[in-house]
Amino acid sequence: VVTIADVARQAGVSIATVSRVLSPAPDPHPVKPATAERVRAAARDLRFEPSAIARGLVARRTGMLGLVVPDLTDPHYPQIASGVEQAARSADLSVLICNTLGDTALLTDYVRLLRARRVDGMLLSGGSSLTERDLRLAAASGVPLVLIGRPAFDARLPYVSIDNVAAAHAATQHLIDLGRTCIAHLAGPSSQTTMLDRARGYRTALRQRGLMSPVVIDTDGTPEHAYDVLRERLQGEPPDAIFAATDRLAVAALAALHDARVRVPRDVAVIGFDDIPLAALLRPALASVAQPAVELGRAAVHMVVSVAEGRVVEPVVLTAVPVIRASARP
Amino acid sequence: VVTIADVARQAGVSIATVSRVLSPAPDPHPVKPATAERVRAAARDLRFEPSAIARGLVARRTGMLGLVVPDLTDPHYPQIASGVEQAARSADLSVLICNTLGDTALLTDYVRLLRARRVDGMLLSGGSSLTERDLRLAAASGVPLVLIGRPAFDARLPYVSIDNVAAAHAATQHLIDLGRTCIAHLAGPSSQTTMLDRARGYRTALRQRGLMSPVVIDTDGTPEHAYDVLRERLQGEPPDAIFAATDRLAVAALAALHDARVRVPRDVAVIGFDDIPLAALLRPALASVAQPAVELGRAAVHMVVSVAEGRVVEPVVLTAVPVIRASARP
DNA sequence: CTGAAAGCGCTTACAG
DNA sequence: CTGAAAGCGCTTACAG
Repeated sequence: VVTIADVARQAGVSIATVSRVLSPAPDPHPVKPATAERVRAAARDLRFEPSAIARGLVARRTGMLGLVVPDLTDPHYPQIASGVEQAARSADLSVLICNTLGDTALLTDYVRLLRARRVDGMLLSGGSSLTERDLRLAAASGVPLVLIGRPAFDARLPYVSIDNVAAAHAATQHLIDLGRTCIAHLAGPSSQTTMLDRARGYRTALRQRGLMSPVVIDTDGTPEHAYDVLRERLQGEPPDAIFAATDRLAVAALAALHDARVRVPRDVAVIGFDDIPLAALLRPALASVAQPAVELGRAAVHMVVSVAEGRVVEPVVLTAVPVIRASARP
Repeated sequence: VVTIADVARQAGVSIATVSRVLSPAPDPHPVKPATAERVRAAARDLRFEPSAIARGLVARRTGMLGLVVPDLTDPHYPQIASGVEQAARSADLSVLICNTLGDTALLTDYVRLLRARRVDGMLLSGGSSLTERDLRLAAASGVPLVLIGRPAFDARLPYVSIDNVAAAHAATQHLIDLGRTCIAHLAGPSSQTTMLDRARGYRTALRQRGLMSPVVIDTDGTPEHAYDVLRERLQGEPPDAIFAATDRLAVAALAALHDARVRVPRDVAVIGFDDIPLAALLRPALASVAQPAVELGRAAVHMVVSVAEGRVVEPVVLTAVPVIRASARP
């Protein structure tokens, strides 16, 4: 590959001059226009592309961010990743993707890796399923860290999240407003704060109403498990509404209800969470709480950049709103 | 951050010795065990992590791969990304993700970026929607390049793909075997070879049968458009089977059929392509052609590494098989 | 077995 | 305005 020395030679100048012409320094160093033009011509000629890694070495910043996701095939994370990627691009940052597959050992490896690669920051999504030890380890790496989704512990880590309690409350409230009297919550694993928050919002909404007692159906978060649990449950008296903690669970619920010959929304209204791209295409179309994925990504990127610059940042909490579709209409 | 010099100082040796102890050279340089131990202790003490970027500078390889995807929120690409990431990790490579959103200008930017970052290779997925010019541009960057999915042109670029023609043929054949006599193809945009290949497999299967004439329903690839087109179509006499070029189109088809009060699979059998994670959870469960995403990723990574090492590689074509579920059962 | 030195490809004071 | 030189953090011949 062609280096700055090649360009310097061809333009008949020193490498310092080449650097000055080609590098957009904040305080632009004066260069004679004619010289600059010669340099630019040579660079163009040689198809010279300055090495970002050599630059990174001297600048002590790489312009790279590490994004840790548990599972890219869970439709929620591509939404996040998409938002992060978009925000990163407009901030001239690149995103290194790390798929932990829920494996703590992999997380450890990735944290080490990102540290070795000297990324400017680390974005940890799905962090609510991690143990406190995992989070401490990630934080102890010294790499600027921002969590996407509320942390499980008060680890004093900056995070960006939606208000899961409020959003779950709103979703449940909608079912109440529909006149439903037995509203169940299809819950995700209680090891995740996100899921606990959603369950809490659900409970709070019911309590304020004072009429019905909460019916929480626990799952491990996978649609398969949710389907089985729900099928079992539907042997008895079904609820007349279900608030699912994620759309994956909601889709499983729609399947279970369908297979049990229970009609949605007539017999049971259903609302999910995440508003995955396919939600609107399901039949009945799935009502769901939409997370502002792009906003989350943007906020996370800005925050981690701030942290990297040594500033103290406050957590950011965005609001998520229910999108009502056929599955939760009168 | 702590550097090799810090470790050397603390261990009372030169940085060369530290490097020899800590760097897994293929031809291990002899170091006195006691010295090595001192170095290791110092490194541990200081929590030293060698800079991958400094290493990269001297090794002239970064251990990074660029993965270009058109759209992460299309469920197909996370499957690919997942496979690539997994394969990359076992090869000790990191993946830089680039989301082009179907924008050629962004592609150009990303190619430049990946070149500047001196990635060891570039994986281009969704390339069948690119113009010949786009591909040439990417190839001309000089970065080792492998396409995921068959290229639109004979650009002599290595690629890994499934056999779309054969897979589409198999899917169509299944519908024929079901005894369906009017099988339509819900096609993706003809600007993508992938889509053309699937249409071709469909046509071939019908032709071999000799009975029915092909019915191709064109779409721009988005489920929204597919839904509209199909609703329109369903005003008239519906086909009795639909082979959709992607699962997103198939999901749109299920919705359109549902809304037109056409029953699946009784009146119309449906089979899609990609086997997205949610396919099995739809009702009726969506039959679909499953792509070996992990294998595709693995093959792509191995190939691009070979290319980077200067070897000539042959294209790899994997087979994809239909997974039959309720939507395409008798 | 160990170290001094050159070099990977850049940027940026420091002189001129 | 331009260049020689130091330095970013490593690895690796080259001497000893």
